[in-house]
Amino acid sequence: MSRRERPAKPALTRERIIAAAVAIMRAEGLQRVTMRRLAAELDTGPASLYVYVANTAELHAAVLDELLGEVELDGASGDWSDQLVGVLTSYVEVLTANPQLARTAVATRPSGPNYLRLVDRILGLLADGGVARTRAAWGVDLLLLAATAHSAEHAGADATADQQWDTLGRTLSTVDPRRHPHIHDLSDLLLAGSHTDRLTWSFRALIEGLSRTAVPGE
Amino acid sequence: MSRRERPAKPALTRERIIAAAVAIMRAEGLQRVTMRRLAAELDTGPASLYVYVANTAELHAAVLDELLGEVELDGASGDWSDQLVGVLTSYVEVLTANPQLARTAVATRPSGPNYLRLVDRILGLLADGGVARTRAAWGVDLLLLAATAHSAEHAGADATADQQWDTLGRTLSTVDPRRHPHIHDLSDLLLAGSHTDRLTWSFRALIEGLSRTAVPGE
DNA sequence: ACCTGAACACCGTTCAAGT
DNA sequence: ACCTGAACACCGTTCAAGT
Repeated sequence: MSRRERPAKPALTRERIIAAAVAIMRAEGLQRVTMRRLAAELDTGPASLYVYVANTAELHAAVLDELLGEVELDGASGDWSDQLVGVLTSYVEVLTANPQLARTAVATRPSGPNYLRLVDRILGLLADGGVARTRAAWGVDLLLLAATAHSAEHAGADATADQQWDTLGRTLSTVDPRRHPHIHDLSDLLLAGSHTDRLTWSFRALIEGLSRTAVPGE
Repeated sequence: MSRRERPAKPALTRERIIAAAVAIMRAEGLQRVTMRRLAAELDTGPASLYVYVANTAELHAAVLDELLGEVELDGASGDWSDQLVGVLTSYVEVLTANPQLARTAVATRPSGPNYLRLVDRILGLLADGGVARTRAAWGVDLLLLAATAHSAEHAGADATADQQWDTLGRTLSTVDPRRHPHIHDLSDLLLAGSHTDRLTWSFRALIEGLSRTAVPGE
């Protein structure tokens, strides 16, 4: 009787754990993806999770890779550099949709399947553009680093982020011209422009720079 | 009598709180700089700190700005771009000495006095190099973003970081050539080179790119 | 205004014991 | 091998009450 009315809990698997983690992240944010919260969701105790997941950092890394599956690798048209900007922009969009995730992306060095897929695509586009192999190899790191950091900074139209931006804006525009002459001089430009424009510009500048800059011993 | 033998506790001030926080960070790492640990150090209860500090994030931001005072702004010789690389390298050195601090630097948007001093110096060097005002204004953000992210990634000769690097190395060199042809093709180059060489190359590429890339509406 | 004790609502991780 | 309960050693933040 109880066999039908309360069916056996499905077995714990790494897959099920990570799926539950992703669900919690989407519903409540990464800060709620804790061992204890997750265990409660899976109707077990936190200790049980340690059979499948080494620690919280590894769990978050797995969630991150899962999300990276959403990055659009072939969405943009145009030449190789337009397409590259498109891929990077998609990456940033995926990350900024989940502020805290972007922050763990900076701390963690991902190596999951979706991350590899992304790296391979970027390398392919750099090859299309005729970027020297050595420059491309180092450049992919720099591009992803910058994209990730951008996401982490703009992470969130959340309240704290906006507030910090405002604070910085006020600080910059009222800066002592004697102590900080250059900031004073450029105060109107420092925070100018939309997110999107600045992001695109950053990517263009990075691509330009990494194409032209020789790697030592090249 | 007891007035001399057990002197009154010095009054709580923001300055004293932050000094204690820096001391704990140097001795035990930022992860120990918690409200409770700090309160214990100052011989009071955690609630008392909230008179001077809004929350843990603000506390960590204050610690960060304090550390930025150690960045060497005039250490390097050479032309403006060599000096700029020098400033950025010094910034990275300060941050990587305290792994977790670099990670909070990505999350937080600093606006303390030492941060302003750093921004002003970088803007000055870009002006020396004749970089267009608009490009310099956006470029300083990009440079600091990349430098911070680099620090956060290489944050630590700590065990986890090294392990992640090794994992990534193994993953990259054994990648399926059919699924990830470009990674396979470049696997020997992707992780090649020393930290320092890669960091310097990144800064050179960034400087090159931001000097040459027009800001929209420029 | 500043400081405090106490409480609320949580954490990660380990480990001996069970199945 | 997998799962669990219970424990250890912590967290941030709030709030009523005191000085």
